[in-house]
Amino acid sequence: MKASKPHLLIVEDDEVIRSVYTQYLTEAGLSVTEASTGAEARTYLASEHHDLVILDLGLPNEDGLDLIREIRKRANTPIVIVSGRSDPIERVVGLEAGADDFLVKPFLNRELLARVRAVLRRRGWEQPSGATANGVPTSGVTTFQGWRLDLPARRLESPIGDTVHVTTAEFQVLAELARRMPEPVSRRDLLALVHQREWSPADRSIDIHISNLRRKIEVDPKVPRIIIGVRNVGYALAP
Amino acid sequence: MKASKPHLLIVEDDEVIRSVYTQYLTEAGLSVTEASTGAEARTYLASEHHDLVILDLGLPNEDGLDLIREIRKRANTPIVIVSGRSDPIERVVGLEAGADDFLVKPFLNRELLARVRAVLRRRGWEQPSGATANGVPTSGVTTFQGWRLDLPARRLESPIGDTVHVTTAEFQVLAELARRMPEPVSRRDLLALVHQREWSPADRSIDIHISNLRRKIEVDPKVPRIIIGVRNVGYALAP
DNA sequence: GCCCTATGTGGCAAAATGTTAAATCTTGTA
DNA sequence: TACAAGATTTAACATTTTGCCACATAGGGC
Repeated sequence: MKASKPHLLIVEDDEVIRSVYTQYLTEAGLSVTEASTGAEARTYLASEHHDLVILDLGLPNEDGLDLIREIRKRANTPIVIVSGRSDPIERVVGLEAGADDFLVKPFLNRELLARVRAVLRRRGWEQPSGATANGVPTSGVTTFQGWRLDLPARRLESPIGDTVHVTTAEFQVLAELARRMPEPVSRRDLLALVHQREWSPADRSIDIHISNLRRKIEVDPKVPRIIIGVRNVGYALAP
Repeated sequence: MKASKPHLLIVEDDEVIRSVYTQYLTEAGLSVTEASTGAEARTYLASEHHDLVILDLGLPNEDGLDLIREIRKRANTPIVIVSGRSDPIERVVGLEAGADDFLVKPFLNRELLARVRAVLRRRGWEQPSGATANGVPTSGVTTFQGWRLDLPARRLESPIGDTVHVTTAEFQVLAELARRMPEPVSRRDLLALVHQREWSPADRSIDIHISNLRRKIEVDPKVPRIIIGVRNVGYALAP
């Protein structure tokens, strides 16, 4: 199963509110980065990956909608807006700008968590516990180009039904690429997944795993069509 | 981008409200099936595919949460709940049961539509506007002078059908020229696309890419007929 | 025609990526 | 503990892509 936690970016200028969110969500098993201004948020957005962004629309000296568009321009990161104003039109505008959900303050921490989880669920994150009592692991299997990646069973199945053996590291790399498909994933993120270690520009181990994976799943490893290298960024799974 | 319309199932016992939803969403370009009871909903769920279900929690003789779990058991169809009660706990329970969003009546039709679209967007349905992922427009195939530029596949095809290999930077330059055809595009704009770096008048890298592109696609690179240089402005693609 | 600027292009050098092979580490087992 | 098999990392080298310099050519104003 997935080893690491979903990583959130919280953009909220009020320090008290921000720390309340952070504490509650951290206790719920999520990892959090905090930003208090639009500028700070941009710095984090440029330097690390986030599985979801919680954004306060009422930042001082900042148009929250612009920030949404910037996030969408870079990647398809899910966004949950929180706002102090209860104007329905503002909600429509926020959602149409690309947000995934919109909460009006005040709200229960539980509702924030429930809505964040609902969005993450759609992005391939397992429900932490209990709630998926209906036992159908539809969210545990991803497919790409006819291949089936069975997360719970840790199995990779080819388009013709054969089970292809992959090592642990290879599987984790592939699973992360699949989860974020079609966005590219940085070598740094991929390495952090397979081994708790810092990444240096000279570290080629991810490239080796990619190379080995390609030999196993690409029709012609010389012309990769499934695992695409993105220069200066990392690797992506073609949709 | 998918071709046909998203198909919705609306489960709502109040006939007036139901027809209001149906009319509004149909006019917005969605196709709709209506169900007034849980039993009717089950029939439709068993016999046709839905891209999203709008479910009223307050059905008579029916526990809406059970219906949610049944839907989740069959498939991973997105669910948007609407409810007359404004109890926050009910929202949390609904979302944790597997719903993707939760609206409390009364609400604007526009907000329902915006939330439905936000969920569909996550499921891969394109918004009307030309969203971009990775800086390259995700929609469509452009053609110029017999050449085919396949944006999603990142492929360039010659008039006789051969695939011509182009590098990432070359492809992005060509894609932008194609998008703005036949208007000329400045070097500054083009450079901003391939690499977020400032442009100085001495920067010739765009010229190099143009030169390399011409060698690949022009009949006679000495007399360019496809990529036209516009003095003091930039480059344009001939229509 | 002359001069200044803009553009076209060949030729490296630097940086990033793909790949092979050897070294190192892990894990299961006797 | 020692061994063997497999997994992972390191090292080294090949290849691709990109940036930049230098020089040639062309345009336009005087």
